[in-house]
Amino acid sequence: MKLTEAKQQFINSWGAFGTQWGINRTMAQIHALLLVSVQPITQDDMMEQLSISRGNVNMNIRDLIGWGLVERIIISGERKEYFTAEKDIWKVATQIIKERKKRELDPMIKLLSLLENIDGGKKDKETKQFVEMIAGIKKLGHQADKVLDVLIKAEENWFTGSVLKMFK
Amino acid sequence: MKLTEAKQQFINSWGAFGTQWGINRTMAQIHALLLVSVQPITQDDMMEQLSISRGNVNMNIRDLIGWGLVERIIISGERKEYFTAEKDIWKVATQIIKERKKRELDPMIKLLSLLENIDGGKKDKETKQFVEMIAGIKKLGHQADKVLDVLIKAEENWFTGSVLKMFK
DNA sequence: TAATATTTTCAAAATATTTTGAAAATTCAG
DNA sequence: CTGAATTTTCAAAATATTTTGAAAATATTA
Repeated sequence: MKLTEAKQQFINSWGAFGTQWGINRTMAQIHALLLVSVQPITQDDMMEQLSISRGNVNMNIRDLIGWGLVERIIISGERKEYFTAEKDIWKVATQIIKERKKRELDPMIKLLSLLENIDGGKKDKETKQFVEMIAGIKKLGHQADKVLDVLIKAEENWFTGSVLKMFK
Repeated sequence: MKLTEAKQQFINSWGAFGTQWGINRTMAQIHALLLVSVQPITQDDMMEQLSISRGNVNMNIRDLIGWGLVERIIISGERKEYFTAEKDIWKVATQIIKERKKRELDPMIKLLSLLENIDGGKKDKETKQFVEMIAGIKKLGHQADKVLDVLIKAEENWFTGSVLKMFK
Protein backbone atom coordinates (compact mmCIF):
# COMPACT_ATOMS: atom_id res chain seq x y z
CA MET A 1 0.00 0.00 0.00
CA LYS A 2 1.16 3.51 -0.86
CA LEU A 3 1.72 6.03 1.92
CA THR A 4 -0.82 8.55 0.63
CA GLU A 5 -3.38 5.80 0.19
CA ALA A 6 -2.81 4.54 3.73
CA LYS A 7 -3.09 8.05 5.15
CA GLN A 8 -6.34 8.56 3.33
CA GLN A 9 -7.74 5.28 4.59
CA PHE A 10 -6.66 6.09 8.11
CA ILE A 11 -8.43 9.45 7.95
CA ASN A 12 -11.63 7.93 6.58
CA SER A 13 -11.67 5.06 9.05
CA TRP A 14 -10.94 7.32 11.98
CA GLY A 15 -13.91 9.41 10.91
CA ALA A 16 -16.19 6.38 10.65
CA PHE A 17 -14.96 5.14 14.00
CA GLY A 18 -15.67 8.51 15.58
CA THR A 19 -19.30 8.54 14.48
CA GLN A 20 -19.84 5.25 16.33
CA TRP A 21 -18.77 7.06 19.48
CA GLY A 22 -20.91 10.14 19.11
CA ILE A 23 -18.15 12.22 17.54
CA ASN A 24 -18.73 14.26 14.43
CA ARG A 25 -17.16 12.56 11.40
CA THR A 26 -15.33 15.66 10.17
CA MET A 27 -13.94 16.46 13.58
CA ALA A 28 -12.49 12.96 13.78
CA GLN A 29 -11.08 13.28 10.26
CA ILE A 30 -9.39 16.56 11.02
CA HIS A 31 -7.91 15.02 14.13
CA ALA A 32 -6.66 12.04 12.10
CA LEU A 33 -5.15 14.35 9.50
CA LEU A 34 -3.31 16.27 12.19
CA LEU A 35 -2.10 13.04 13.79
CA VAL A 36 -0.37 11.98 10.59
CA SER A 37 0.88 15.46 9.67
CA VAL A 38 4.38 15.84 10.99
CA GLN A 39 4.44 19.60 10.44
CA PRO A 40 1.69 21.96 11.61
CA ILE A 41 -0.87 22.71 8.88
CA THR A 42 -3.28 25.56 8.09
CA GLN A 43 -7.05 25.62 7.75
CA ASP A 44 -6.57 25.90 3.97
CA ASP A 45 -4.52 22.70 4.01
CA MET A 46 -7.35 20.93 5.81
CA MET A 47 -9.97 22.30 3.41
CA GLU A 48 -7.98 20.97 0.49
CA GLN A 49 -6.95 17.61 1.90
CA LEU A 50 -10.40 16.73 3.23
CA SER A 51 -12.44 18.58 0.55
CA ILE A 52 -14.52 20.48 3.08
CA SER A 53 -15.55 24.08 3.49
CA ARG A 54 -13.79 26.81 5.41
CA GLY A 55 -16.58 27.13 7.94
CA ASN A 56 -16.62 23.43 8.61
CA VAL A 57 -12.89 23.35 9.25
CA ASN A 58 -13.06 26.39 11.48
CA MET A 59 -15.86 25.10 13.71
CA ASN A 60 -14.41 21.64 14.14
CA ILE A 61 -10.93 22.96 14.85
CA ARG A 62 -12.44 25.08 17.57
CA ASP A 63 -14.09 21.98 19.05
CA LEU A 64 -10.87 20.00 18.91
CA ILE A 65 -9.08 22.81 20.74
CA GLY A 66 -11.89 22.70 23.31
CA TRP A 67 -11.21 19.01 23.77
CA GLY A 68 -7.56 19.82 24.42
CA LEU A 69 -6.43 17.71 21.46
CA VAL A 70 -5.26 20.42 19.08
CA GLU A 71 -3.14 23.51 19.48
CA ARG A 72 -2.96 26.72 17.52
CA ILE A 73 0.56 27.54 16.46
CA ILE A 74 1.80 30.99 15.46
CA ILE A 75 4.81 30.86 13.20
CA SER A 76 6.64 34.19 13.22
CA GLY A 77 6.81 35.77 9.81
CA GLU A 78 3.75 33.79 8.68
CA ARG A 79 0.42 35.50 8.41
CA LYS A 80 -1.69 32.32 8.61
CA GLU A 81 -2.34 30.30 11.73
CA TYR A 82 -1.06 26.75 11.94
CA PHE A 83 -2.44 23.82 13.90
CA THR A 84 -0.92 20.74 15.39
CA ALA A 85 -2.18 17.77 17.39
CA GLU A 86 -0.70 16.02 20.38
CA LYS A 87 1.18 13.07 18.90
CA ASP A 88 1.68 11.00 22.05
CA ILE A 89 -1.27 8.66 21.65
CA TRP A 90 -1.39 7.86 25.34
CA LYS A 91 -1.81 11.54 26.14
CA VAL A 92 -4.55 11.72 23.51
CA ALA A 93 -6.43 8.83 25.11
CA THR A 94 -5.99 10.30 28.58
CA GLN A 95 -7.27 13.66 27.48
CA ILE A 96 -10.36 12.15 25.84
CA ILE A 97 -11.09 10.10 28.96
CA LYS A 98 -10.71 13.19 31.16
CA GLU A 99 -13.04 15.26 29.01
CA ARG A 100 -15.75 12.63 28.63
CA LYS A 101 -15.62 11.98 32.35
CA LYS A 102 -16.09 15.67 33.07
CA ARG A 103 -18.72 16.30 30.42
CA GLU A 104 -20.77 13.14 30.78
CA LEU A 105 -20.03 10.89 33.71
CA ASP A 106 -19.99 13.61 36.37
CA PRO A 107 -23.35 15.14 35.35
CA MET A 108 -24.86 11.67 35.08
CA ILE A 109 -23.88 10.79 38.63
CA LYS A 110 -25.26 14.12 39.81
CA LEU A 111 -28.60 13.39 38.14
CA LEU A 112 -28.82 9.90 39.61
CA SER A 113 -28.33 11.35 43.09
CA LEU A 114 -31.37 13.54 42.53
CA LEU A 115 -33.49 10.64 41.35
CA GLU A 116 -32.83 8.69 44.53
CA ASN A 117 -34.98 11.09 46.56
CA ILE A 118 -38.44 9.71 45.96
CA ASP A 119 -41.38 10.97 48.02
CA GLY A 120 -42.21 8.58 50.83
CA GLY A 121 -38.91 6.74 50.75
CA LYS A 122 -38.82 3.01 50.14
CA LYS A 123 -42.25 2.34 51.59
CA ASP A 124 -43.77 0.46 48.68
CA LYS A 125 -42.04 -2.23 46.72
CA GLU A 126 -42.15 -0.35 43.42
CA THR A 127 -40.34 2.68 44.83
CA LYS A 128 -37.84 0.49 46.58
CA GLN A 129 -36.97 -1.32 43.37
CA PHE A 130 -36.59 1.91 41.43
CA VAL A 131 -34.36 3.47 44.06
CA GLU A 132 -32.22 0.36 44.16
CA MET A 133 -31.78 0.38 40.39
CA ILE A 134 -30.74 4.04 40.46
CA ALA A 135 -28.38 3.41 43.37
CA GLY A 136 -26.84 0.51 41.46
CA ILE A 137 -26.22 2.60 38.38
CA LYS A 138 -24.77 5.38 40.50
CA LYS A 139 -22.43 2.94 42.16
CA LEU A 140 -21.35 1.65 38.76
CA GLY A 141 -20.72 5.25 37.73
CA HIS A 142 -18.55 5.86 40.77
CA GLN A 143 -16.60 2.67 40.14
CA ALA A 144 -16.05 3.58 36.50
CA ASP A 145 -14.92 7.00 37.66
CA LYS A 146 -12.30 5.48 39.94
CA VAL A 147 -11.06 2.99 37.35
CA LEU A 148 -10.68 5.80 34.83
CA ASP A 149 -8.83 7.95 37.36
CA VAL A 150 -6.34 5.16 37.88
CA LEU A 151 -5.85 4.83 34.13
CA ILE A 152 -5.36 8.57 33.75
CA LYS A 153 -2.81 8.68 36.54
CA ALA A 154 -1.03 5.56 35.38
CA GLU A 155 0.26 7.60 32.46
CA GLU A 156 2.81 5.82 30.32
CA ASN A 157 2.57 2.76 32.53
CA TRP A 158 -0.80 1.97 31.05
CA PHE A 159 0.56 2.30 27.61
CA THR A 160 3.66 0.23 28.23
CA GLY A 161 1.66 -2.51 29.87
CA SER A 162 2.74 -2.44 33.46
CA VAL A 163 -0.66 -1.41 34.74
CA LEU A 164 -1.97 -4.75 33.60
CA LYS A 165 0.44 -6.54 35.88
CA MET A 166 -1.23 -4.68 38.73
CA PHE A 167 -4.53 -6.05 37.52
CA LYS A 168 -3.36 -9.62 37.51
CA MET B 1 -40.02 13.92 43.65
CA LYS B 2 -42.79 11.55 42.65
CA LEU B 3 -41.94 8.05 41.46
CA THR B 4 -43.55 8.42 38.03
CA GLU B 5 -41.79 11.75 37.53
CA ALA B 6 -38.44 10.24 38.49
CA LYS B 7 -38.95 7.29 36.17
CA GLN B 8 -39.78 9.63 33.34
CA GLN B 9 -36.71 11.73 33.98
CA PHE B 10 -34.54 8.66 34.17
CA ILE B 11 -35.86 7.45 30.80
CA ASN B 12 -35.31 10.83 29.16
CA SER B 13 -31.84 11.30 30.58
CA TRP B 14 -30.79 7.79 29.69
CA GLY B 15 -31.89 8.55 26.15
CA ALA B 16 -29.92 11.79 26.02
CA PHE B 17 -26.92 10.07 27.51
CA GLY B 18 -27.13 7.33 24.90
CA THR B 19 -27.00 9.77 22.00
CA GLN B 20 -23.69 11.12 23.31
CA TRP B 21 -22.33 7.60 22.92
CA GLY B 22 -23.58 6.90 19.44
CA ILE B 23 -26.68 5.05 20.61
CA ASN B 24 -30.09 5.78 19.18
CA ARG B 25 -32.15 7.83 21.63
CA THR B 26 -35.22 5.61 21.46
CA MET B 27 -33.22 2.45 21.91
CA ALA B 28 -31.71 3.87 25.08
CA GLN B 29 -35.16 4.98 26.30
CA ILE B 30 -36.66 1.55 25.74
CA HIS B 31 -33.75 0.05 27.63
CA ALA B 32 -34.27 2.51 30.48
CA LEU B 33 -37.99 1.74 30.59
CA LEU B 34 -37.26 -1.97 30.81
CA LEU B 35 -34.68 -1.38 33.53
CA VAL B 36 -37.26 0.27 35.77
CA SER B 37 -40.10 -2.09 34.88
CA VAL B 38 -40.21 -4.84 37.44
CA GLN B 39 -42.56 -6.99 35.37
CA PRO B 40 -42.01 -7.83 31.69
CA ILE B 41 -43.90 -5.48 29.36
CA THR B 42 -45.31 -5.65 25.82
CA GLN B 43 -44.55 -3.63 22.72
CA ASP B 44 -47.89 -1.88 23.21
CA ASP B 45 -46.85 -0.85 26.72
CA MET B 46 -43.68 0.68 25.28
CA MET B 47 -45.59 2.49 22.53
CA GLU B 48 -47.88 4.01 25.11
CA GLN B 49 -45.33 4.86 27.77
CA LEU B 50 -42.83 6.41 25.35
CA SER B 51 -45.36 7.76 22.82
CA ILE B 52 -43.67 6.12 19.87
CA SER B 53 -44.86 4.06 16.92
CA ARG B 54 -45.16 0.31 16.71
CA GLY B 55 -42.47 0.04 14.04
CA ASN B 56 -40.04 2.08 16.09
CA VAL B 57 -40.54 -0.10 19.14
CA ASN B 58 -40.18 -3.26 17.12
CA MET B 59 -36.92 -2.29 15.40
CA ASN B 60 -35.24 -1.02 18.53
CA ILE B 61 -36.30 -4.02 20.59
CA ARG B 62 -34.70 -6.21 17.94
CA ASP B 63 -31.49 -4.21 18.25
CA LEU B 64 -31.52 -4.45 22.03
CA ILE B 65 -31.93 -8.21 21.78
CA GLY B 66 -28.98 -8.20 19.35
CA TRP B 67 -26.94 -6.39 21.99
CA GLY B 68 -27.85 -9.12 24.47
CA LEU B 69 -29.53 -6.65 26.80
CA VAL B 70 -33.18 -7.63 26.38
CA GLU B 71 -35.00 -10.92 26.31
CA ARG B 72 -38.29 -11.97 24.75
CA ILE B 73 -40.55 -13.66 27.25
CA ILE B 74 -43.46 -15.95 26.39
CA ILE B 75 -46.09 -16.09 29.08
CA SER B 76 -48.28 -19.17 28.66
CA GLY B 77 -51.90 -18.30 28.18
CA GLU B 78 -50.97 -14.85 26.89
CA ARG B 79 -51.18 -14.09 23.20
CA LYS B 80 -48.76 -11.15 23.26
CA GLU B 81 -45.00 -11.30 23.64
CA TYR B 82 -43.40 -9.75 26.70
CA PHE B 83 -39.94 -8.28 27.09
CA THR B 84 -37.58 -7.90 29.99
CA ALA B 85 -34.09 -6.48 30.51
CA GLU B 86 -31.18 -7.79 32.52
CA LYS B 87 -31.45 -5.97 35.85
CA ASP B 88 -27.97 -6.67 37.24
CA ILE B 89 -26.29 -3.46 36.19
CA TRP B 90 -22.84 -4.99 36.31
CA LYS B 91 -23.91 -7.62 33.80
CA VAL B 92 -25.37 -4.86 31.64
CA ALA B 93 -22.08 -2.95 31.63
CA THR B 94 -20.10 -6.11 30.91
CA GLN B 95 -22.34 -7.03 28.03
CA ILE B 96 -22.05 -3.56 26.47
CA ILE B 97 -18.26 -3.65 26.83
CA LYS B 98 -18.11 -7.09 25.22
CA GLU B 99 -20.25 -6.04 22.29
CA ARG B 100 -18.48 -2.76 21.60
CA LYS B 101 -15.16 -4.52 21.82
CA LYS B 102 -16.27 -7.09 19.28
CA ARG B 103 -18.04 -4.66 16.94
CA GLU B 104 -15.57 -1.77 17.04
CA LEU B 105 -12.25 -2.37 18.74
CA ASP B 106 -11.46 -5.68 17.03
CA PRO B 107 -12.11 -4.39 13.47
CA MET B 108 -10.16 -1.23 14.24
CA ILE B 109 -7.09 -3.18 15.31
CA LYS B 110 -7.41 -5.33 12.19
CA LEU B 111 -7.46 -2.23 10.00
CA LEU B 112 -4.44 -0.68 11.71
CA SER B 113 -2.47 -3.86 11.05
CA LEU B 114 -3.15 -3.45 7.35
CA LEU B 115 -2.07 0.17 7.36
CA GLU B 116 1.32 -0.70 8.80
CA ASN B 117 2.38 -2.34 5.54
CA ILE B 118 3.55 0.63 3.53
CA ASP B 119 5.46 0.10 0.27
CA GLY B 120 9.18 0.47 0.76
CA GLY B 121 9.10 0.06 4.52
CA LYS B 122 10.44 2.79 6.76
CA LYS B 123 12.94 4.13 4.25
CA ASP B 124 11.92 7.78 4.29
CA LYS B 125 11.17 9.77 7.38
CA GLU B 126 7.56 10.46 6.43
CA THR B 127 6.70 6.80 6.07
CA LYS B 128 8.53 5.97 9.25
CA GLN B 129 6.55 8.54 11.22
CA PHE B 130 3.24 7.36 9.81
CA VAL B 131 3.97 3.71 10.55
CA GLU B 132 5.01 4.60 14.07
CA MET B 133 1.79 6.52 14.67
CA ILE B 134 -0.29 3.59 13.44
CA ALA B 135 1.74 1.16 15.53
CA GLY B 136 1.20 3.37 18.57
CA ILE B 137 -2.54 3.46 18.08
CA LYS B 138 -2.61 -0.28 17.54
CA LYS B 139 -0.68 -0.81 20.74
CA LEU B 140 -3.13 1.41 22.59
CA GLY B 141 -5.96 -0.65 21.12
CA HIS B 142 -4.39 -3.87 22.34
CA GLN B 143 -3.85 -2.42 25.79
CA ALA B 144 -7.44 -1.22 25.97
CA ASP B 145 -8.52 -4.67 24.85
CA LYS B 146 -6.63 -6.28 27.70
CA VAL B 147 -7.85 -3.82 30.33
CA LEU B 148 -11.44 -4.40 29.21
CA ASP B 149 -10.94 -8.18 29.32
CA VAL B 150 -9.83 -7.89 32.91
CA LEU B 151 -12.88 -5.79 33.77
CA ILE B 152 -15.19 -8.27 32.05
CA LYS B 153 -13.66 -11.21 33.88
CA ALA B 154 -13.54 -9.41 37.21
CA GLU B 155 -17.33 -9.70 37.28
CA GLU B 156 -18.92 -8.62 40.53
CA ASN B 157 -15.52 -7.72 41.95
CA TRP B 158 -15.38 -4.67 39.74
CA PHE B 159 -18.74 -3.60 40.91
CA THR B 160 -18.07 -4.17 44.58
CA GLY B 161 -14.82 -2.30 44.42
CA SER B 162 -12.21 -4.93 45.07
CA VAL B 163 -10.76 -4.66 41.58
CA LEU B 164 -9.61 -1.20 42.49
CA LYS B 165 -7.51 -2.55 45.32
CA MET B 166 -5.67 -4.55 42.69
CA PHE B 167 -5.04 -1.35 40.81
CA LYS B 168 -3.61 0.40 43.81
C1' DT C 1 -59.22 -24.21 7.57
C1' DA C 2 -60.80 -19.47 8.40
C1' DA C 3 -60.84 -15.62 11.19
C1' DT C 4 -58.34 -12.76 14.18
C1' DA C 5 -54.48 -11.13 16.82
C1' DT C 6 -49.86 -9.92 16.75
C1' DT C 7 -45.40 -8.96 14.80
C1' DT C 8 -42.43 -7.45 11.15
C1' DT C 9 -41.02 -4.79 7.29
C1' DC C 10 -39.80 -0.79 4.80
C1' DA C 11 -40.85 3.31 1.74
C1' DA C 12 -41.98 7.76 2.70
C1' DA C 13 -42.19 11.56 6.01
C1' DA C 14 -40.35 13.89 9.77
C1' DT C 15 -36.60 15.31 12.32
C1' DA C 16 -31.85 16.11 13.53
C1' DT C 17 -27.30 16.96 12.26
C1' DT C 18 -23.79 18.57 9.40
C1' DT C 19 -22.00 21.46 5.85
C1' DT C 20 -21.71 25.35 3.03
C1' DG C 21 -20.47 29.88 1.72
C1' DA C 22 -20.80 34.58 1.92
C1' DA C 23 -20.90 38.47 5.06
C1' DA C 24 -18.99 40.29 9.23
C1' DA C 25 -15.31 40.61 12.27
C1' DT C 26 -10.62 40.55 13.23
C1' DT C 27 -5.75 40.83 12.46
C1' DC C 28 -1.77 42.72 10.62
C1' DA C 29 1.63 45.07 7.50
C1' DG C 30 2.78 49.24 5.63
C1' DC D 1 -5.21 54.77 9.69
C1' DT D 2 -6.01 51.92 5.33
C1' DG D 3 -6.58 47.99 2.90
C1' DA D 4 -5.64 43.28 2.18
C1' DA D 5 -5.38 38.78 4.34
C1' DT D 6 -7.32 35.76 7.41
C1' DT D 7 -10.62 34.00 10.66
C1' DT D 8 -15.18 33.61 12.51
C1' DT D 9 -20.09 33.39 12.39
C1' DC D 10 -24.46 31.60 11.29
C1' DA D 11 -28.73 31.22 8.29
C1' DA D 12 -29.87 28.36 4.72
C1' DA D 13 -29.03 24.10 2.13
C1' DA D 14 -27.62 19.52 2.02
C1' DT D 15 -27.29 15.24 4.09
C1' DA D 16 -28.04 11.63 7.43
C1' DT D 17 -30.79 9.52 10.75
C1' DT D 18 -34.90 8.36 12.92
C1' DT D 19 -39.77 7.61 13.00
C1' DT D 20 -44.12 6.60 11.23
C1' DG D 21 -47.87 3.79 9.74
C1' DA D 22 -49.98 0.81 6.85
C1' DA D 23 -49.38 -3.44 4.29
C1' DA D 24 -47.45 -7.99 4.48
C1' DA D 25 -46.12 -11.79 7.10
C1' DT D 26 -46.65 -14.75 10.84
C1' DA D 27 -48.79 -16.91 14.77
C1' DT D 28 -52.74 -18.42 17.37
C1' DT D 29 -57.32 -19.85 18.32
C1' DA D 30 -61.53 -21.97 17.41
